Amino acid sequence: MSDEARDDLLYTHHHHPFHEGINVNYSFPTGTATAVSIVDSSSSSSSAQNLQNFGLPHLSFAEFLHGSSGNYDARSSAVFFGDNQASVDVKEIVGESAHTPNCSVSSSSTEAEEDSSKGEKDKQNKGSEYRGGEDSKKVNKMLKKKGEKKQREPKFAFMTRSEVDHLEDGYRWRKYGQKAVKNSPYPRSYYRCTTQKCTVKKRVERSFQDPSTVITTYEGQHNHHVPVTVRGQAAAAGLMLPPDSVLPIAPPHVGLNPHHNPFIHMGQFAVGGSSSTPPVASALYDPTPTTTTLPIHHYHHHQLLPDYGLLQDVVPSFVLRQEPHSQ
DNA sequence: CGCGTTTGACCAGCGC
DNA sequence: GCGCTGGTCAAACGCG
Repeated sequence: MSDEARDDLLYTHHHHPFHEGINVNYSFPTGTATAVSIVDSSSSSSSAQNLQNFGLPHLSFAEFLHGSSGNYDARSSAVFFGDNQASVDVKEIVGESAHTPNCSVSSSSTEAEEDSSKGEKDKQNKGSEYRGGEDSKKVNKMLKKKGEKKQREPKFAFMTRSEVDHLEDGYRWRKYGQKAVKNSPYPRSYYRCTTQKCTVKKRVERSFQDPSTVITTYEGQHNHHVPVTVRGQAAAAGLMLPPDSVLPIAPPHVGLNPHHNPFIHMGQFAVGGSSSTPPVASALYDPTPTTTTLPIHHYHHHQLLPDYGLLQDVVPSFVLRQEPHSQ
């Protein structure tokens, strides 16, 4: 599906992804988080189990994020952000690079792959440019053609209620583009991880249906630790955390793996402006009080954010079915 | 000076 | 083939 067609889907249909995924709602002091995990069907059973684990009442929100319940796969990790209102929708996309599903892939999934593969071409050809690499020029960009379809990077999208567009996640990002989005008054911003040889990208845009909501889509996996010692926001964010929280806590891999994110590890979520703007202390989410969890089947439509537009852009067809209501 | 942002231009893919 | 749209590039610029 073309981007346009995708947008048409986004904005004209009322497809509700929550009908197809497993939903987990979390209530915590400042709001509610709704997570939707969309996983490869070939591993659906284990992932379902993992999500079930997340639904256990004894798990804190941070633990939910941490995915510390044993067999939870790194690909199924989620990063949450929040502000004082802390309402987060999460949709996770597992790409074929991590797992090649046997099941049929919907058009939306296929197109998401094409989109990212297009980006991959640039990654390979141009990735070194802005980081001071050789002088590969525009011509080079043209060399890669359609035949070289690259594996799709894992995509991961979530929605956050926030006044700030660009949410701090501990990594350093360089903005490389901004585009007006069809049917939306709000532009979409494109960021790349500034770490050398890290190809992770993310897109950030504000929901036009709910301007208080920011939609963030990550693509790819970090191949490095959270740059906690670099100047800028990471270092500044580190100042807000207890000393031990800024230590790298896991090997580099997954860009969105909360294991690797000190903010998440601490259950804190920094919401900042641009990458050059230190996060605001008041925007931190304090997880310590009465973080509670709800059963996995228990979700409230009124808590859901109205716009799943961008999310659909990365929706694969291989999804888990929602747990049946038991009450 | 290094790094990040801005922004117009360019390209690919798609539908018509 | 043309137009539209999303995604990316890269020069110019800003900031600390």
